[in-house]
Amino acid sequence: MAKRTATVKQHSVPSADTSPAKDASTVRDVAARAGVSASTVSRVLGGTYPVAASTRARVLKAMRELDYVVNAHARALGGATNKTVAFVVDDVTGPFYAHIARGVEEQASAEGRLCMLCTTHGDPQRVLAVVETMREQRADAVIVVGGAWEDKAYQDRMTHFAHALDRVGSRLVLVGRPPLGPGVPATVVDYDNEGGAFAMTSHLIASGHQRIAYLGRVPGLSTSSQRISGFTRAHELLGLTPHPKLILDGVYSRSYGYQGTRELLASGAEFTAIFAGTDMVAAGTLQALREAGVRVPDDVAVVGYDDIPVAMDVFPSLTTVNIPHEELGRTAVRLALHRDELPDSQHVVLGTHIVVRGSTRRPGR
Amino acid sequence: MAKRTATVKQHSVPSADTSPAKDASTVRDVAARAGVSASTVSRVLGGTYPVAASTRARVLKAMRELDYVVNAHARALGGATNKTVAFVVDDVTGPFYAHIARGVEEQASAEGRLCMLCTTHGDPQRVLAVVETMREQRADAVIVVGGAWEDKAYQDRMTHFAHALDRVGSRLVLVGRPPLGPGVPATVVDYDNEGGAFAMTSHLIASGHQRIAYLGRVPGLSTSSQRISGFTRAHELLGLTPHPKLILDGVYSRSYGYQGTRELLASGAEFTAIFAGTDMVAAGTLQALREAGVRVPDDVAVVGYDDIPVAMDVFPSLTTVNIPHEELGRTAVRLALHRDELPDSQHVVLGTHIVVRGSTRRPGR
DNA sequence: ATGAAAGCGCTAACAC
DNA sequence: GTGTTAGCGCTTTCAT
Repeated sequence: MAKRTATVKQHSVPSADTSPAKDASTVRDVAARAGVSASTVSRVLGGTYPVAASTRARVLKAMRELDYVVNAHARALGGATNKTVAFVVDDVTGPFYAHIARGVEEQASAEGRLCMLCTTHGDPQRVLAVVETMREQRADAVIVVGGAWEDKAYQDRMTHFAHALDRVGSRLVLVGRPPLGPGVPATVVDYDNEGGAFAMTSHLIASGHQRIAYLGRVPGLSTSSQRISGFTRAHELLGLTPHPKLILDGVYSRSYGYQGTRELLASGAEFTAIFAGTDMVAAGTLQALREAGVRVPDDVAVVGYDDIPVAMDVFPSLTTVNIPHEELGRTAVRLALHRDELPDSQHVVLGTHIVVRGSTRRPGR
Repeated sequence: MAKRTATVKQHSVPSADTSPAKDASTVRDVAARAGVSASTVSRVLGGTYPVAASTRARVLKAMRELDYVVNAHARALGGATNKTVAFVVDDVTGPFYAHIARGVEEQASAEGRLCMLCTTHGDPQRVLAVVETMREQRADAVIVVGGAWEDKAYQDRMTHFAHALDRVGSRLVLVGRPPLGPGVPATVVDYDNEGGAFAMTSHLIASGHQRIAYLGRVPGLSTSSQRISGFTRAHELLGLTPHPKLILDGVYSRSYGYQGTRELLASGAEFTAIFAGTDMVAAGTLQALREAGVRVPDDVAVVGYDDIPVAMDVFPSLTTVNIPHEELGRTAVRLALHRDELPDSQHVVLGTHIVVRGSTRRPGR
């Protein structure tokens, strides 16, 4: 097994050629080889301390020759932080999450942090496990993404997490979720769900649509409630009322979009536009409409929410609400790491805007 | 404000109420509270050592009361490994990578490992930085994904990385890349690029296509060469020769697919099918064909490679080659972590198969 | 079954 | 400038 004895370093005999005797060199090895003390090596490493040029050169040389790299754990043990941010999602596979992940990763590396990826598959049990693990890791920030259930149990659990993380010096960041309340040590980076839905609905109404179906309301899910709220407000502002029978409950998935649309068509309800809860839902909707011989946008207009890449790939390309995914991720990291400098911006809401493509027609039909 | 007072531990005075005096409790705190020694706490923690039931109970209770969590770094410092695998990609945003990432993450957590996400944006400079960082972190495995450039410089660099990682006990894993050669300490998990392209091309030929354009060859990229190789072999097996002018160089992107297809159409070359280098390329191709009024699959058949979700969302849905993304990720982790038990399976090739959808017609037109 | 003591690799006070 | 001395929080002999 790997044994090393400071100055007199003897290598273990490689018993077999397989399973190499792992044994990275340490500051002491470098020190010995350069004929200096460990502290000096450490100073060269840190760079933040005066060291004679000649000494530094010798140390650097020794490091190179020994192929030395610091042990991040030993370093983290002394200092406070692990220089790590954790990113917690249901599923990396979703484009929505993936784009936020990119923002997180970019900002993290820009800030000299590593990024840990954790998935929960929507299992509350696993969220708990992930948070505990991140506490062990002393991550600088734990970023949790995605809509939240609007029940007390959820609130309580997250509040507990926020405090637990705070106790070890980590910051909880909620992305795309509502705040937990005053006094809870958490950063919230949200986007304007309500405004996006309002703008989109207004666009549809302005284009002459009066009977708009909303496909994929998810009762109790924060993002869904907010979107419905904007949808409703846009109607009311113009003296209209969304028809209750045209608001269909479902989930955010392509298959629901397909199925729900078929049911909507079968129900014989009258409508000239479909507001899908997400772009994925809209993708299913488009397929169902095509199979039913309904033309988009001539017979029915379709819009989505999220502006993920698939919106460009479907036919016709999808009018949708853009969410600044990467900006959300970047902001989350930035605010969490600089919370001491930015104590007043621990709850921000980024803007959304509609993107008009082929699945709707311009106003004035 | 988390306050804890060990036996004689005095706390720094919390100067202001802001920026809380981070101070997680340690084994010693727990030990003191439970009236035992630190070693005993450690034994309870590890679970792998006999401890009197009553003692264990007291310790557990103390841990709960103090909201204790081990410090992963301190633990990693003593032991050998960090219980972490690193996943290195160009860009998380690509569905291809995202699905492999899911496999990696799943297997990693199944094996009790954390997953670090690192992106390189295709910058070799950053790959180097990432590898160094992972060496510092003492990651169990460093998984690098994506096609490789077939030049000596690349080979040498990766070989160097393999050895450097090996020296600190980490395993380099190449996913979707060719092996580096015998004696290099690396695990390779590849998929059958050549076979998939062969099968797909055979399918097209069997459907009556004789002039098939290949759109998006990337000279020097391993995956591309392999696909071209299968494409060619399928032709030759039937006594055909792919027309050189129908093989177009490009890159793996949607925009290239669009642009390349327009150029192909403008060139006046004759063809009845397009084999796109990837599904993303195919998405661009379909758009260009639609704009040009070319019907798919009636006028021209289109096929892709990868079987990412977009293949289902385009119209018509795309016939493509399935790659076992998640299985690649899972296998990468599994082989890397168990390389001592599985010394003979450090180079595996997973199978691919074609998936026929609407963008081609069944054989026998 | 439990405690005492010795590190793991590194950094940070203190000396000189 | 550079060396010496203490730990950081945990695990792990070695005693008892």
